[in-house]
Amino acid sequence: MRELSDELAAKVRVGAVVFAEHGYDGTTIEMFSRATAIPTSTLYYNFAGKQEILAFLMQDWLNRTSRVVAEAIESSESAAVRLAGVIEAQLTAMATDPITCQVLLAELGRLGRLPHIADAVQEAFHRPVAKLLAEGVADGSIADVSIENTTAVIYGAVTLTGLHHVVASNGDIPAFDASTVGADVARIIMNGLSP
Amino acid sequence: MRELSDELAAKVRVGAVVFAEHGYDGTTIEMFSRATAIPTSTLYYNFAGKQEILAFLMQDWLNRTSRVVAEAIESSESAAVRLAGVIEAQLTAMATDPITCQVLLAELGRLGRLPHIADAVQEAFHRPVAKLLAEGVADGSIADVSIENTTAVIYGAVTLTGLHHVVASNGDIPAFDASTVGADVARIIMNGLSP
Amino acid sequence: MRELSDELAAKVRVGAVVFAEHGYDGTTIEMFSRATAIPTSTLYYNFAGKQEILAFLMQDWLNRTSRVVAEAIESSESAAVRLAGVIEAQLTAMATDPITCQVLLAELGRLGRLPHIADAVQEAFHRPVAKLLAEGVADGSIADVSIENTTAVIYGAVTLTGLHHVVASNGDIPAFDASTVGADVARIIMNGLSP
Amino acid sequence: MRELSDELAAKVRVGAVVFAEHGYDGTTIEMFSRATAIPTSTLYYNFAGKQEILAFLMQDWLNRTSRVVAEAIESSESAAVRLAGVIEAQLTAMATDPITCQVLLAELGRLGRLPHIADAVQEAFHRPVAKLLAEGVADGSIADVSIENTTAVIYGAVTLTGLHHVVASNGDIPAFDASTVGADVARIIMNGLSP
DNA sequence: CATGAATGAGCTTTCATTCAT
DNA sequence: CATGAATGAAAGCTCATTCAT
Repeated sequence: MRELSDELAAKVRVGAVVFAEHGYDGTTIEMFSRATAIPTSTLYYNFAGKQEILAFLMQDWLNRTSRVVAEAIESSESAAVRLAGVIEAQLTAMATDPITCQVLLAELGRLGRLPHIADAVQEAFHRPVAKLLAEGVADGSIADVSIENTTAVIYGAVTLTGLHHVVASNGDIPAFDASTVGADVARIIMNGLSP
Repeated sequence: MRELSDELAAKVRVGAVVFAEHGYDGTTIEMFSRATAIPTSTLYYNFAGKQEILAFLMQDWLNRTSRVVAEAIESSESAAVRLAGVIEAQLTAMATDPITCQVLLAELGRLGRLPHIADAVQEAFHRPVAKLLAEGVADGSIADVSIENTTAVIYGAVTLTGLHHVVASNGDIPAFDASTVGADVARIIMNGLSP
Repeated sequence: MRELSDELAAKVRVGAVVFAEHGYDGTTIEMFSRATAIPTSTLYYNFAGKQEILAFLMQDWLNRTSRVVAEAIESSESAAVRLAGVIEAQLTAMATDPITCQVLLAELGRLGRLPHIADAVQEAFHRPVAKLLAEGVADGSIADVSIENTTAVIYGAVTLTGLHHVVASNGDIPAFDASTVGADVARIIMNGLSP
Repeated sequence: MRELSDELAAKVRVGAVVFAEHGYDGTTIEMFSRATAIPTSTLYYNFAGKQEILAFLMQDWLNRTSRVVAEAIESSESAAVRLAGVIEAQLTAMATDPITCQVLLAELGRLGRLPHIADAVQEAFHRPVAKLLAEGVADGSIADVSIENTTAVIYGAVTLTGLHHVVASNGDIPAFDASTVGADVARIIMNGLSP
């Protein structure tokens, strides 16, 4: 993959919506070409293939998300408080770029097979949470739980709640109010449903 | 779609693994035909198209799941206790037929567009939970929360934790111990992570 | 081809309209089966194949037409007068069963390769005219012309004029008034367009 | 349909013979591809489908025919004389490109449903004749006849006589002597068969 | 550097026909 | 006899990708 000019990168990003609407396999290069006004051959001049276009779009978003999440993790608060921050940061990233995150979740199976994407997902979603859980157990702000299951629970809770709101939104950006939803999710995760 | 003979239905069910391994679009009818030993033309005689084969497989599993979940919901326990039962029932269904549930989650985007499948998903996953949440608020066993977000949180927590274990398992059946995992998930959902 | 029961023959004749609407290749056995309420396997029990069904329909009509034309030829009038009668008889056959004649003309290429159909067409259209032309030259009622070209001219004039009216008619039976049209055609053929 | 390069157009024209030999439905794209040495995908890159290939071939011939016929109509002779010229021009077009005209007549049913082809047929065959008939009635060189039936009669006489000779010829080009046949047809049309 | 034109490899789907019951 | 169920053999069409200009 060549280094993209800013202009081209911007045009390519417009194409995410095509993947969102038709799915990866349902999207033809020709469709993508029409939607972005980039000739197919120019796409192939800049990307190694269709999959790499998708990967670029996802990497792009995951990197941004990782950065925001990393910030949220770096305060001096208790791990529990920072976990709530991470959850909100992840939801904010989803609300801000709903199309890309929708594609990401729809194509997780395929993308998970690309090591650098799988890694970026870990970096943005799993590792920060796992790290905080360990720290929380240490600083006493979080109960002693199975890190494996808890990470999965939080990942599922955050992403599917986010996705639910993304799908419900009608193309608005941000797709939903991340602080409200984030607070709800964090409250359930931290306090549970018991009265 | 024609009424399938039991023999044919059994053969078709074998094909789920092909969808699991290659994804819907990556699966060719020819592949499916080879894996099930059903000639492609016989498949087309019985199903309206490739999509309908997938739909049959999913419907089949969702109906079974719904039934089990419906049982779990019908005790005289408090809503909170029954919610834990529902979670475990859903995870049991996943552990018991890991292949189908993997396909279902991978193709949710596509399947969600088929009304009868979308409905079956609602019936197996969302409605029972939403019902219990409402009852729990009424009987005082569950805190007063946003039904919408909470349903999404539980759906995400259950399915992605289940999926995590399904993917990790190596084709074993059951793919994981649903009662242990279910207990973990239910504990987090009910009590949260606070110590 | 088995001897058809009258009931079956009647049902089969109903199917001509399917060939008329979709053409031979565009008509599937399944379509024909639905239109006639004869199961496909019963069709194959009675006919050697799709082509034979078409052939039956055409033969059926051509035989009827031949008989009528043969009658028209057998008077004691001059050849010229009898030629006009033949033309009208042919047009009457077309007007009376417009659907079948439409199919016949549309599929002439294919049907011409079946010897018994080619022969039946000769019998109904070409031979009577050629015979009258020869007799007309002999009895002095017709000018001395090239039999080959004249037969072709009359065949074309009659069938395409008939077809024109058949297509224009909207399923009425008779599709057009054969005596008026026949008189017009015969007048041109006999007297030409010179004033 | 894309604008064809001259080279490609020439190659495509070679394929007409395949349609002539097997009929439209009997011709597979694969066959056509082999006969023309154009890969099927290149055919689909340039044409929207099989039907459009046929349409191109026919349009091509009809336009040439129209031009020649239009010339024949534009003299200062009487309408009757010009009518004979039109008939000969049409037969010349048939004799010169017997393959295409054979396909055209064999597939008239199908082609008649494509408006631009139906129109081109009108332009090459019907309208010039109808125009001359009207003028002939006006200038006194033609008897007062039904334009509708007479047009159909002439159309049938010309095309089926031409087709008769085309089929009889064995691939010679020209397929027959248009001036002799044309004279015969025109004589019958103008003077009739009365002695 | 960018692109219009071209294509190899395949895929879903169709359908005439068969045959056990 | 009549037929529901099954299938072998193909066909039309698509699409990611390449490359000469």
